[in-house]
Amino acid sequence: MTTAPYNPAAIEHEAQEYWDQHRSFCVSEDPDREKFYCLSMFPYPSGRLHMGHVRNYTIGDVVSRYQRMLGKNVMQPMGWDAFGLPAEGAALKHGLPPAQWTRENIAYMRGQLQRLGFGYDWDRELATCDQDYYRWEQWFFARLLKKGLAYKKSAVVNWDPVDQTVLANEQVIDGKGWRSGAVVERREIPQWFLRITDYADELLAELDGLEWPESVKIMQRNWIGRSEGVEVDFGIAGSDEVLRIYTTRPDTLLGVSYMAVAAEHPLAVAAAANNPELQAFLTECQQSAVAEAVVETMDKKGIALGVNAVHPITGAEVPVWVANFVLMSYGTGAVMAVPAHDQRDYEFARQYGLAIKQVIKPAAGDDETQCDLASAAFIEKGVLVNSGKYDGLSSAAAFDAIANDLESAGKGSRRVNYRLRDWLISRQRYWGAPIPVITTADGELKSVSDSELPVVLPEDVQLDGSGSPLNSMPHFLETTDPETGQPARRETDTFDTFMESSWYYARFCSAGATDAMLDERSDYWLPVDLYIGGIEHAILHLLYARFFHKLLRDEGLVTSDEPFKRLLTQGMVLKDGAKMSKSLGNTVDPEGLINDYGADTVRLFTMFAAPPEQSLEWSDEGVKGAYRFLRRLWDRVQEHIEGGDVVAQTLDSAALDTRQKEFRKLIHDAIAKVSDDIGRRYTFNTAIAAVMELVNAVTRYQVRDEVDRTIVQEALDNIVLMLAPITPHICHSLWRALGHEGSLIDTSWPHADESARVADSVTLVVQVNGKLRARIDVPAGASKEDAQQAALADENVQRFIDGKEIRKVIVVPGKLVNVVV
RNA sequence: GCCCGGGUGGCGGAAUUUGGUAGACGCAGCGGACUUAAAAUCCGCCGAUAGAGAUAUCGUGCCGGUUCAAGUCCGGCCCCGGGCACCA
Repeated sequence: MTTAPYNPAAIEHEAQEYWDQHRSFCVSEDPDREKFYCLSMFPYPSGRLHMGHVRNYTIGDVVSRYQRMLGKNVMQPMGWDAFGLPAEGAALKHGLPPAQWTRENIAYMRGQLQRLGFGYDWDRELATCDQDYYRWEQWFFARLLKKGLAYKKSAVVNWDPVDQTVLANEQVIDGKGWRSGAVVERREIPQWFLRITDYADELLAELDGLEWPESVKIMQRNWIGRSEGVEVDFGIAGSDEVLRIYTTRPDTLLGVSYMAVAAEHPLAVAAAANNPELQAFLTECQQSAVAEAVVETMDKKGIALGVNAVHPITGAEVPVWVANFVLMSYGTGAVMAVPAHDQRDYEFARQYGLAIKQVIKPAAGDDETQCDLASAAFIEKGVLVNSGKYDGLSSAAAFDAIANDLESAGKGSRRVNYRLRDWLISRQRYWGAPIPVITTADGELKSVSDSELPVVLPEDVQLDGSGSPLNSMPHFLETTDPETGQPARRETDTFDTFMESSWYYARFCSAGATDAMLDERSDYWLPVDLYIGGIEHAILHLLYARFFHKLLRDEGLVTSDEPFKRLLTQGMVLKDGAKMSKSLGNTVDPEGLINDYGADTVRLFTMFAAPPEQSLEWSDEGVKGAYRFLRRLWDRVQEHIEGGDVVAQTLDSAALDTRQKEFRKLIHDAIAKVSDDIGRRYTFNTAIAAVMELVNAVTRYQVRDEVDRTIVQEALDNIVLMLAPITPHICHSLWRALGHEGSLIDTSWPHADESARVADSVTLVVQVNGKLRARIDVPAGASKEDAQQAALADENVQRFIDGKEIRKVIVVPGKLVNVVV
């Protein structure tokens, strides 16, 4: 038995050694036990863990260990999102190949995770830059290509002429490349896409069944952006061509006073052929920035094409304009303009002196003052006017009437449109998974056959900062077409790294499978029961992964529809009110804290400082407080065991005195609360607060006899069990110290003894006119009448009701009495 | 502009489910015990105002409402954080 002071370094090492030797976290499929797959978003191996990682992974570990104590078969894996841009930057800076830099970082960060004591099944570890991983992504891509779900087409992208690569929108700052500083060009380059839009409806519909934060679901709904409208064919005067537009407001069709098309629209391009002024305008539009925030503030500009469109219903002619606000990539790249009922059309019409014709008025009963076309468009729905036979119809009725008429006249059809675009998955980057395609001598694209996979990314490279080195590596580039034996050339683009992170959760389940991407083991574990990660992935990663899961399902590789049943998005870690970041210089290094206080203190503080979904304000003093608490707990246990072994005895609850019963009630109330907080609410901060209260109660409790010692033992045993998921190392040690033979990791979560929670008497709050005036103790089962009587008898209550008429008395049994006078 | 969150002590935060004791727990601070001293530890105080105290009045961003009772529900505003951003 030890009386040593709390020494985190020693006990943490010992506990980790124990779990390691007993392979405590290595799991396999067991159909007889309920499974629980707990996953935290895997990290990019940037070099060192930051506090955001610690928070994320502690949450996952707490839930995993708790679920394990409930008897579930818990799988918690860890891996590395290892491809990506930063490795190329670091490689340039340090003169190391990206592969080497990445693998060294992985080794270091793995050690950091291990020191934090996370219960990962390291046998399942994977890095996305491993051939064994990305070969299956290549294999799967070939299936998608065959199905037409992957395709190549030209797309306008941000091109950095110095770095010779495509840039993501986020990498373009003030129109310049983030690294080269060169003015970014808009270039049309052939790119690879996945047809995520084919799944738009399903991605939207299945959000409803997910146990995700409502805010994330809303963000995804908005991103997918489904709208119901009508495609309408306008005629072109003096031609038999048509101008097809998309509108969500066919009820305003009779208010059209001009048309607007995108700069890339064929009609604009044709009209510009012999019109230099128009040509100049189109060029200007095409060169203007793609950055979104700029677009909003941009002036609405346009120029008339000198072409008229013919209205499908009235036959009237309206001018066609090209306008810089019309997007070629949405709808048909052309819109009908109804200035009276669309604010953007209104502003454009005002600027260029185009007609504004009202066709909607506020419905009867609505506020008519909101419709003032002298100052703004009236964009609400209402009742049709100036629309011939449609006059008097509501907007909704007119939608149907006009859509029906257009359909039967062959001049339009109902159509659903999405804001969502197909996913551009190719990058002109070196450090990524090669896209497994070859181009044959006669220009045909062929996917690399399964037997030739993987297409291995050469790792022994020195980067010089000018584009992908793959372009200058003949042994990579040059290949032969296996069908013809003719020379062929490899695709040098690599996959967007979001591809790898879209299916890693599934591969963890089939870890090590050598002859399949996924095997039947994945069906046992999937879907992920709880997925934990940052809110910044609310759209991209979480939408791509959902999409990929459906692709896997449709290929027969998984049977579920959705990958992540429940999602917990953890908040940011802040210091001095700002997000911790290198650029602000306000970071806290987890490793230093582990050295100073131990992993348990770091884990405890991050769980205690705030509920997981909220941002967490870092406090060095708070960390010390967490450390003090653990030391206090350690001391309580030492004091207790110095009193010698507790003679095992069953407590005869009838023989306990009031003080003992009240203390036992505290123990079992705490168990009930902590179980609910960790298991259902995920409010670890309040769970810890409840345990702290119980420790304080142990401190105050005077031990007078062996019965008291038995109760204190019960309290300490339960405190250790309840803290085990959060601070597993100290608990591992204390569990032994408290005299238990087995190891804590294999011990079950405690059950609250309901009989111990029944109180003999309860304290009622007494209010007079809703104001607190007294507290009274009444027997637990007291009737309403008795409670009322006792309340009215109270001295202070008497003062407030004296001389007044009692109008009503409300009694909430076990809680309060309110006297209304 | 549109869509989400959120405003509670000096600070982080609690008050869950179904409206029922506002400020749990911790940090910081103050006072005391122990100590030659410091650290550590232990005990006490800790929203504002008045009072020696018991206690009273006010108090959860602002204004109004519902209710015996509102941090919690309803209506209107203000401020902060995040997301989307010409989507026809």
